[in-house]
Amino acid sequence: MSQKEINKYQNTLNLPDSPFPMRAGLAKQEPERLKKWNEEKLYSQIREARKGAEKFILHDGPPYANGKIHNGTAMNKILKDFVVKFKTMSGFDAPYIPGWDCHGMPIEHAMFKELGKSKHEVDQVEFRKGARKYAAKFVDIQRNQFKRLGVLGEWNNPYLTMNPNYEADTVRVFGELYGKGYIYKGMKPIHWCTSCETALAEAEVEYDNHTSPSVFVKFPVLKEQNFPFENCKNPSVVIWTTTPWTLPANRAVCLKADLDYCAVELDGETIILATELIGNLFSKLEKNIPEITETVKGIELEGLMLKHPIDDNLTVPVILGEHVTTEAGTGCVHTAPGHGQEDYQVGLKYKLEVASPVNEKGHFTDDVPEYSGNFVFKGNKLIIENLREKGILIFTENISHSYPHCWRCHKPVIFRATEQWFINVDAHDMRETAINAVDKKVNWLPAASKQRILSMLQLRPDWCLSRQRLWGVPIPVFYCKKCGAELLNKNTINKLAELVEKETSDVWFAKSAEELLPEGTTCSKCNCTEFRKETDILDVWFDSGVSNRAVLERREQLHVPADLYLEGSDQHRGWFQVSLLIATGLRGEPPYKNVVTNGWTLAASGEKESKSKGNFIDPESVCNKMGADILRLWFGSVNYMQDVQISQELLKQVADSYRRIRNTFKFLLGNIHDYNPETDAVDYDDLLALDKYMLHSLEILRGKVTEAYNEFKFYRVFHLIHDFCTVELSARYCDILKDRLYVEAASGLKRRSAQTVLRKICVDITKLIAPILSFTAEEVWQYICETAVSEKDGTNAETVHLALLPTEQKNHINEELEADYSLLWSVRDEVLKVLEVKRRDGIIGSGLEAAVVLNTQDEKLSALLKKYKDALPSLFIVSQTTLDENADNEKWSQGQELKSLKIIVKKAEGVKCARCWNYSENVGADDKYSDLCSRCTGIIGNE
RNA sequence: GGGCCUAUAGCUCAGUUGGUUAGAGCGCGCGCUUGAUAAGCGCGAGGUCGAUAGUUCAAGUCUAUCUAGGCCCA
Repeated sequence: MSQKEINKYQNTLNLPDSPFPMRAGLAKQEPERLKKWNEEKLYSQIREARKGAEKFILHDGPPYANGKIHNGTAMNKILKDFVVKFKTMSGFDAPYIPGWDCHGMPIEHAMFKELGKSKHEVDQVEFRKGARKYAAKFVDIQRNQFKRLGVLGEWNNPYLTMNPNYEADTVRVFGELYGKGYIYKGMKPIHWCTSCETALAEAEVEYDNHTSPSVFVKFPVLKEQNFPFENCKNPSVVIWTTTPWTLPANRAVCLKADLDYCAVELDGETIILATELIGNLFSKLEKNIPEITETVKGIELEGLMLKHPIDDNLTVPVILGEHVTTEAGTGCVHTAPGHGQEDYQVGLKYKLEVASPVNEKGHFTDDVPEYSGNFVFKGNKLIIENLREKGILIFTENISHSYPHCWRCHKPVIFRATEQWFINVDAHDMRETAINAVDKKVNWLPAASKQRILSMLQLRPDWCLSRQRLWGVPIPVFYCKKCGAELLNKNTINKLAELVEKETSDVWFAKSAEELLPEGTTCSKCNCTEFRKETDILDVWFDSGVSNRAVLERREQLHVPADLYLEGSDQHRGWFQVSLLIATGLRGEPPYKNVVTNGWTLAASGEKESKSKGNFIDPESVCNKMGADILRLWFGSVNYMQDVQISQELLKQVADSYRRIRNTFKFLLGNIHDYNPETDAVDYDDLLALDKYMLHSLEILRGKVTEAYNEFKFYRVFHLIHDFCTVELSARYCDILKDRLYVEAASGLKRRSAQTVLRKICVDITKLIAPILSFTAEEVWQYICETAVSEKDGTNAETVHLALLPTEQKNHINEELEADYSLLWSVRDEVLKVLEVKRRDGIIGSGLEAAVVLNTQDEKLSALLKKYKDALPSLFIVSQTTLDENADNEKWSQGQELKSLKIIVKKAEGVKCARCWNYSENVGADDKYSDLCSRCTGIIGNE
């Protein structure tokens, strides 16, 4: 037979027909779709359509406006978009206002690099203008990148922390918290370059080798105290330091609670140090290690008072700290809160004085008269001499070690305490209120998040707000030029905030104090009328922490608390916490009801992505090569609450899954092209059993998918829908349905029954996947609407993103069908296995060449097979099925799982029908159609 | 060094209060189909559940330690 003859009945079949392309061409299609959405003002349309509906507010945490987006930022934005789109399609009014963090160091650095200048060589007002432009440029770049990902939001009116209104609110919040007594000025050590006379940020410090004097010093124990060691002679605690110049500022000696300390004899006196480190000291002294008779834990020495090594009028306590190690020294740490980070931290706990008798040039001040005017590194020598004279120096040598240096002048830097602004996290029970809210009023996902932020809140010190930088919101405090009194009140804040709203916070630096202050302002202490401005700016975390005021409270369409914050896990210390503290200070309530965190994107090795290792995936190039939907599907397929891995191979795999979903849509669309739900729908009661079962199955899917979305578990959504497409649809329903769809009369009940269900499946799955595959779902939606639009299934919505998700349909739940088909699928699996055996043996090729004989002694199974007797050939996609109750002489195959089932597969009886390809003994029964079976004759004859 | 998290087939995920031979899909191998065709169907091979020790009649599931990796601190 020629090819033509084989296909001579092809045009009597109802083959699938759809212009929906098999190949997506996403990289090309998506930008066109975006253009259309933009022209149609899709986001505004959604706002309009949901007006008056219940709100769902996801408040965007602002990414930093520097550089292009990476996978972390892309993932976070995409996850937020999943939520917003799901909530929107669930009927909520879910506005999404994206934000950007615009002030701060990284932009300053980039600017200095561009300008080739340093902090002291630029004019601040000019510099800030440049920084503002720089930030705006990257806001633009990132905005376009986010839009390209398919993220919908109010892109033409985002919130920027450098917007004049936002900056004015930042100033106002500072004023409000100051007025409520949360803000104070205190001392804190920071890196300080004595040559440049400036504070240095951590990023401005370089580590290099430096030679320092290493000294072991005795701190004599004061007499008449509870002392755990017996038989001591002039006992003293021994400390080790490489910065003798900080000894004048010593305010304690820090031990570790669970470390062993002992008292040993040295030159007729008793010294106390960590047992583990005795060898360290005695080897330097070139002495034998003495016998140890007594050992106590550090905790037993807590509170012991010691004599100060420099100032004879001072006594200092023994305290306990976790930072004490046995890597070097004596296990007894000289603690000068004004000259070290850890010293400062532990000092806060013990309320130690933050002494820092060193001026900006690094010279001792008059607070230490004996060294006054001397540079600290020169002071080292004088102090060592002094210690020797006092007889408390045990040992000294020079050592070379890694030491911080200024990045600009490359000179060694020091830690120096300076005046800084703080939020007192314990004022008005801020900490307790926040902790209580975290525990009782906020849902955390994953659950461990709660413990993580709680332990941070419990331990965190006061929040240092001030930075000695150029690009940020000024700390809006004035000082009386005469008496130095602070000036900040409602009037000064109001006037300043108004000016900032008009001219941005640059106004602080451009105008004089007199111009910024209300007319006639006088110092309340001394009546002076001249003031100077604070020069420090605010920590950028204060900026973003203010967003619950500057955005949530200010924008009419939003509200506080937000329903959801969704950020990376690093934000426990960052935005989650600063927002909480500020909101607690402002309102006594947390700014969010739910907090979800995402992990980090890593390379496939499980390690960090890095450009140098070449395992870096750029989201932009993924969009350009594979399409944003592939990236979206990837982030929708992994458990983002943990760290996730991304690579080209992994993306390739998700692209395979995408193709399966896409082809399923193509099949569905192709088979409903001639179906109109308004006129062709079959009533539920008249549907075929299999079709009813599929509605049941779809309803189960809908329930699970909705639940997964509500729990923010998008990877479950993906698996549910993908598996439904693969197993329920492609492998079973669609395959089985082909005979009915292609062969049966186009508008007959059997075909319309199938189409009624296929249409619903197509529409519902398109909606369910739309929050994730936003572009593809929209593409499918348009093709659905081309075949038919119906209010009944919501396809009258112009775009899928305006449609509502399918609602619960309890009447589709059918437990009887569920039970029947669950068993029927098992029977089918057994039959397919035997078919495969016959195929290997060359007995059959296509399944339609086979006839299946079934036998079972199991009553339940037997009843089921009889009940579905007529449907069995179509379920197995074979030509004939017979139930044989006593065919003992045949060679039965036993079911592997269904042991009670026996199966025989043999060559089908009769001849292959040229139209439907089923084998039948009645082919040619009608003289008019010698090559057709009676079913096909009947169908063709009626047309 | 500290706080928190993660670890089930090559990959992405399931594995109820500890209870038969650890599941699914993808990918892979082999075959079928050529009326979803740069598609579709079937069968099959893949796992000492990160390691070790323990609790228990019974551990992927509970406990401890370790290893690898991550976030935040120091």
